Amino acid sequence: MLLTKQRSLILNIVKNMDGHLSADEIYILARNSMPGIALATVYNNLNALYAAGEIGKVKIPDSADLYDRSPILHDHIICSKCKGVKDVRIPDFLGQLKESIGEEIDSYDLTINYTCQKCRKTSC
Amino acid sequence: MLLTKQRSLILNIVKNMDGHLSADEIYILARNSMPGIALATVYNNLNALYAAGEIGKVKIPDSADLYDRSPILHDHIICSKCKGVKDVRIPDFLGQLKESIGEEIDSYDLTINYTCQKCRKTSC
DNA sequence: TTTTAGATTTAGAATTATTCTAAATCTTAT
DNA sequence: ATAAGATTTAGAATAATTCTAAATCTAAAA
Repeated sequence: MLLTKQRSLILNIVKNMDGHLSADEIYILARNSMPGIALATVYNNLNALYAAGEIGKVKIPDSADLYDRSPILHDHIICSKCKGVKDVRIPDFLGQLKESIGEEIDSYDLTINYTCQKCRKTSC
Repeated sequence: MLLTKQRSLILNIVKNMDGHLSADEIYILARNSMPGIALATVYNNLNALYAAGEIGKVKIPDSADLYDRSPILHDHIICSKCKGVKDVRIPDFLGQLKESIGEEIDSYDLTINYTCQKCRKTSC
């Protein structure tokens, strides 16, 4: 995998962002440093970096995928009102799944819907 | 909620299908009995029946939603090769989630990726 | 240093699932 | 019979992502 200037810019953005951003949001940030960059390049590189295990990716039902600075397996809770995403770690979740299903599991996609503290109080 | 002939046809198809079908597949079946039915009507009714708790819906990442004859909460494993979906029941999964996260959870979306027995043998 | 093969980038078109729109039609209760 | 509201229809619109093909870049070989 070549480390082009587009790719290293995108890696840099993802590694330094806090929270979780979509390809489109990363594209907007990338254009600040490199105005001519194409959206397709952002997608290409996010895919390549994810495939190479450099970054994480979160599938949000009915919404754009989000990218995560950490490639380490963990889970996500998303607020149904404000759509804010938080990382959560469920101890040995994969082990629990395998045990209760009795099949060898490759991977899983999980998003947990809740209402965050702020939204519960202020009704956003 | 009115029970129109379109709606009862669609309910009937879903309740009698085995396995899981997409809106488009249900549309094709519906046209056998009612050739003029619109795809939008199939979507409208699947949404209405799901909202009314009559049927289930499964979100498949990067693919069309599937509908499920049962509205009762359960989980799904999907074969990465043949894309076949099977129901699984993980005992008190919601309880486990709540406990390990320490938040009140509204709902969750989970799909588990595996390779089914057939595909493991025959490489499909 | 030139060549070359392969990887990457770009712009824009294409794809796919689903929702939206607005007009027509149907239902149910009056 | 009528009116209000729900549903249906066809087709346009939307949104996220991938695809295409040509141009450009990179790294390594000659």
